Amino acid sequence: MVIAKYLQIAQDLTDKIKHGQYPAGDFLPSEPALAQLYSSSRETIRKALNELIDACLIQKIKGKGSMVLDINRFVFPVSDITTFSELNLSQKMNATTQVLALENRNLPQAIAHQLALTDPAAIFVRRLRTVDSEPIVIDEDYVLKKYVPAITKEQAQTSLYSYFEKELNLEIAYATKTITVEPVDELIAEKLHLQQPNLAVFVRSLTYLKDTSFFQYTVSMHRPDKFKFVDFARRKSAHGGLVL
Amino acid sequence: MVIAKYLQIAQDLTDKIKHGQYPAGDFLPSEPALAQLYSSSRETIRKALNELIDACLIQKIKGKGSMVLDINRFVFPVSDITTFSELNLSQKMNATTQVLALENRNLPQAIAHQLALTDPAAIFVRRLRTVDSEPIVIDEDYVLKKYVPAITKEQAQTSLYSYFEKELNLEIAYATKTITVEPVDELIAEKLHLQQPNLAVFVRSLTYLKDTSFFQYTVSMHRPDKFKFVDFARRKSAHGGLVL
DNA sequence: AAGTGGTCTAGACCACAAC
DNA sequence: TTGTGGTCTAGACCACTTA
Repeated sequence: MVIAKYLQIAQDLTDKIKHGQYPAGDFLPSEPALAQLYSSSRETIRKALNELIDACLIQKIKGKGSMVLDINRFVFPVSDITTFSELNLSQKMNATTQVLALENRNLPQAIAHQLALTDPAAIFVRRLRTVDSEPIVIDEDYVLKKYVPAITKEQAQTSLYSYFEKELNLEIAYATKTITVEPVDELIAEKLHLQQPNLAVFVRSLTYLKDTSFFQYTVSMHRPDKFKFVDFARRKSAHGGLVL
Repeated sequence: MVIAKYLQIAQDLTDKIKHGQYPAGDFLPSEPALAQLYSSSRETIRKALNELIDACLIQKIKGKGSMVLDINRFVFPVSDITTFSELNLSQKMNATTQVLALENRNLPQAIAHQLALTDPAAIFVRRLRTVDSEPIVIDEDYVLKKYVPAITKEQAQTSLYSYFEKELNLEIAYATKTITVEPVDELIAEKLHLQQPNLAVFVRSLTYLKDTSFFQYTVSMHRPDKFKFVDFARRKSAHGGLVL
């Protein structure tokens, strides 16, 4: 078994939803019906449906069924960890990447200290992203040398993540992100063609691997007039749910 | 059975993690051990652990166990649908709410049209939120009269959501949010004490009930220097995972 | 009453990690 | 080899919705 059955079922249902076989507003077949259809147990079907719930494709209603949600509402999937190249693909934008810097540089002290890192040695990459020849965002990545000894300019130009995951077999598990609005220095302002007082939207990420070790720190500086973040949130039940 | 067993187990484990019984970096007891401890099946334990994963409290590592994550990294839980009052509680901020407007007003045409609503009648509430006597954010809510016939000033001053959920028994399921940076008019700028060219961070939300019916539209305008959004994201596997 | 999703069980086999 | 989490099954009972 290369890939789990419930994931295959989830993928198949996802495809059918995307191709309009199950239109928005309709209900999927019932769980027992799906179990028979896919020759599986109902619990396996339920695991597959949980994937669709996580992907915001369906909403379950007790006693009624699983309703297909309106896919058009979800244009910009960012609650996930998404990279510029992935977005480029899914949004079919006319985008380019220019590598402004690629060098050895330690993690910023504050970050290294907060994470209690023993070895702050990292590779620093600064990239300018443009869409339709308009500068949109500057990314600054610090990647720990412990995990990634070297990065070529070609890799930086395409997708760092596909290099990390496909070639180095690093398994990225989760990340924390913060979004703030802050002033930038003139060099950045010029690269981004900022006219207004030099405010940019800062997205800072700390990325971790599956074994929970810290791996990468990223700062993205977005042009405020081009920035858009779309999120999909499910409310945890107030009584029984978990409270952080 | 008032509340599901797996949720009780999840709550118990969560409490124990918060009280340091399972410190960050340690591993929880194995799934068979937990099953015996809680007199349940292993699948039920796994459902409980999935809750902890969703709450970013643990990370599982195959062949090793469930590692407790560092809770201090997750200060501001916003990937959830969180309201100002809830945040106020959890963050222990010294906050106040001033109701600037409370009246009948239809949903903005564009929204009503996009959602194909038959009845755009709504209650409009504009509120100014301050923390430590500094204006932070102005919220504008449109609540469909179909679901909420009336709102008192007292309810607007405390928490609309607790009124909706506890008194009206409305079950809120999910919401879409967008975050952008946009200019504001002078009235808003003045209320927020904006000095710079009048830019604010706009957070727009569409909120839906459990039966997937649209319920509420909210626009929050934040002072850029006071705005901070923190997100926690898990990466979907590239090969087997679902792609939006 | 019939059909739906929500929960729970007891057992099984697998892949991965550590010894 | 042993213990861990990952997956899957077949059946059961419950609560909710609709007729």
